[in-house]
Amino acid sequence: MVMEFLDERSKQILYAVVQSYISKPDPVGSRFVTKKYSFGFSPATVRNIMADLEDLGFLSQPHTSAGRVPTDKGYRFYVDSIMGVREAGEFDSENGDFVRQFAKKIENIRSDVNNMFVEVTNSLSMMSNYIGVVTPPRAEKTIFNRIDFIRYKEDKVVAILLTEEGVIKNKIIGVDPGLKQDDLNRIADYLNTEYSGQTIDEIKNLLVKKAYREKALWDKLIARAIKIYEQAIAFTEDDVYVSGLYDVMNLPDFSDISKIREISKAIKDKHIILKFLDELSDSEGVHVFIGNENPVEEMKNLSVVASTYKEKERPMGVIALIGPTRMDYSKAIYMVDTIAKCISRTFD
Amino acid sequence: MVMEFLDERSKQILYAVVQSYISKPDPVGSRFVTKKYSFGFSPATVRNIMADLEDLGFLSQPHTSAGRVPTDKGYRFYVDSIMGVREAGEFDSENGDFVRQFAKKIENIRSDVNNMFVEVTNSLSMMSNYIGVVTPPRAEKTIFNRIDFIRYKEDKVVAILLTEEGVIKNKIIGVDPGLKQDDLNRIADYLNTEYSGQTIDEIKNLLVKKAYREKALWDKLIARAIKIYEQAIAFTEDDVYVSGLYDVMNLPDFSDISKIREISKAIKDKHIILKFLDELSDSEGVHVFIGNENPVEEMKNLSVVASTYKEKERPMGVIALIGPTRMDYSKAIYMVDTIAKCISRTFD
DNA sequence: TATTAGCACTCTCATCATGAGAGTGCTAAT
DNA sequence: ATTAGCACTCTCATGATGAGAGTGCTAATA
Repeated sequence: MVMEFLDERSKQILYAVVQSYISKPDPVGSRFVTKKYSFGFSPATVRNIMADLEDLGFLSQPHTSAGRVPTDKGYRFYVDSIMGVREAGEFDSENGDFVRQFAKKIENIRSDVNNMFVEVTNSLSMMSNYIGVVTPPRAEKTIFNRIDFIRYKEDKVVAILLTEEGVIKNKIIGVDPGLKQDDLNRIADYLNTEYSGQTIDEIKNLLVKKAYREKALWDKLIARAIKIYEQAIAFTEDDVYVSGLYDVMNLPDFSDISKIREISKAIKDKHIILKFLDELSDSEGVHVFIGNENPVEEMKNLSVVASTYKEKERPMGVIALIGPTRMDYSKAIYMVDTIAKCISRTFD
Repeated sequence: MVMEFLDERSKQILYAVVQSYISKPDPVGSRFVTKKYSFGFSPATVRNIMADLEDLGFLSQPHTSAGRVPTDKGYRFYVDSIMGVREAGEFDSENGDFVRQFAKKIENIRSDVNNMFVEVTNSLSMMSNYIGVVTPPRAEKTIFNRIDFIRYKEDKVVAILLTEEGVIKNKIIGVDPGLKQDDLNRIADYLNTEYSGQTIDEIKNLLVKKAYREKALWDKLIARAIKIYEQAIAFTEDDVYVSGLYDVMNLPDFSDISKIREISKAIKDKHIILKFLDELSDSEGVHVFIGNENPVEEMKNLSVVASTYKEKERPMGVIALIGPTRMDYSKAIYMVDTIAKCISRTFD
């Protein structure tokens, strides 16, 4: 962000190297740059500039007589200060009418939110050739629509929680066998009429507060409601949708077995990804983590481009792409951003 | 099954080769066999026998001066006629009190069936180092416990289907906006009182039959019930639980990148696996598919060991292990079999 | 003074030859 | 019927060689 101190020429060269390396992961040499991008310089001049860029830490050499390769810092500068984000028109001409197609697709499966996320994740990875990740709306942040309890066997009840977004959660909870279906209905009615429209988390707080404030009114109903509600919303799951490991294996970056192991390990424990992405879900806009900038140890050799999608201005979840540091950032940012907005729109 | 014509010595040698190759994927030579397993033969004799086994198609040589490697046919004979299935005691001493541990584990999460399948799949792959696969009970075969409809937005209804096994399915379906909650309740009541205890599929047939037979009685309620029920049970999902790709990558068999691609491709399209395993779910016992015996093209280089689990004698779903043809069949069969029985037991 | 041509130098990579090692198949002896 | 002996084959690790690509430095140039 700060390092605006590169002169125009250096930027051009850095741009050329990054672009070239992104499109093909071979170290790029001075001669190649002069030929492919016809700036007015000779290879010798480019060599000098490259040497400077290397001193600054933007480029590095795999070995003495190889071309240059961007470093994480180089990508960072490229992303911040050189690269233009792709425009819709430009992108669509490469990819067909991408945005419209996509919008249509999710419109069709809008009604089944789960399924929608699966589809989005698949589309993401297929269109980008990177790994697509989508986190569904965090339960706590979604808006309560209604809850229902259905008796199931003697001492068990199925709690069905509906959110305004159309996410359906269900869970079998154990209850006092004395609790009749009538009681359950009363508890459900109580919750549904009093609290519809609040977020799941708010309701929890309100319930607890109410219990304290109105100790006098404290009756069995509310006590039971709190207890059962807390059980019902304690969804254990850390569900994240991840897709595209197979596609990513076809990238030359992962032609090495150890690289594949690495990336598999990174996405194996979904709760690690979830935790990482969850922290983003409070902030807006597109986030880019390049290689070692990445907070997750397992991803120090990968890059992540992520954006939050929202419902009525409140961030709900995250959609992201994971790929090699040699990522087409421009495209990735465009895709993640566009799709996030697309999803936000369907939620409104 | 048929080829019982090998003499004892040949069997011993084949056994030795397979065992040795399973424990370490190096072609096994005549000298090695005589040293490791002290039968009374000299290497030369073993060589002769091996040559015979090769003529019969049980062994093959990677190249002239290498040792022998079992063929698919060799494994098949080994599995059918030579190998003993591991005994509980024997296995447990290697793996701690495996069965008991496992039984305990699934008992704990019994109430949440989905979660249980996730856990089972993970345990399978972790304990075996192969890929664990579990198919949940096929919706059509499960026993209907009850269905409920909850109004959601103007023209949408959430159908909640409970099965006797504790599987909960939900789906948002579109309905005639004129349908009141009262109507929905009546439909639900009708289905719940009339059809509880039948399988999902049977109910569908019964409903249709009823509609035909009692044309006179044909009323709006039944018509609606059929329509809405059919929508509700049309669960699109092909959900299969798969786990262990990462673990399997540490096997020497998959040290080659193309092998990994292959296996990834095989398990990428879950509906392929599902379709394949589904066909097994009508039959009982443990099934073993070795390499090219495999009906799925993508798995011609892999082996599959599968068994069905049952509820009250009716096969419900399949649990399986996918690994290299050089699989520890004895262990795999034992594991799959035991776990399937374990699950069957908890369902009763 | 900034750029560039020229050139020696470095490093990789593919190719080839070499030889040790492992294992075989065959023949002749037991 | 089995086995010892031996020539033979194939792989694999090692090292040498040379082409190719790209650099850094120096001296010439605009």
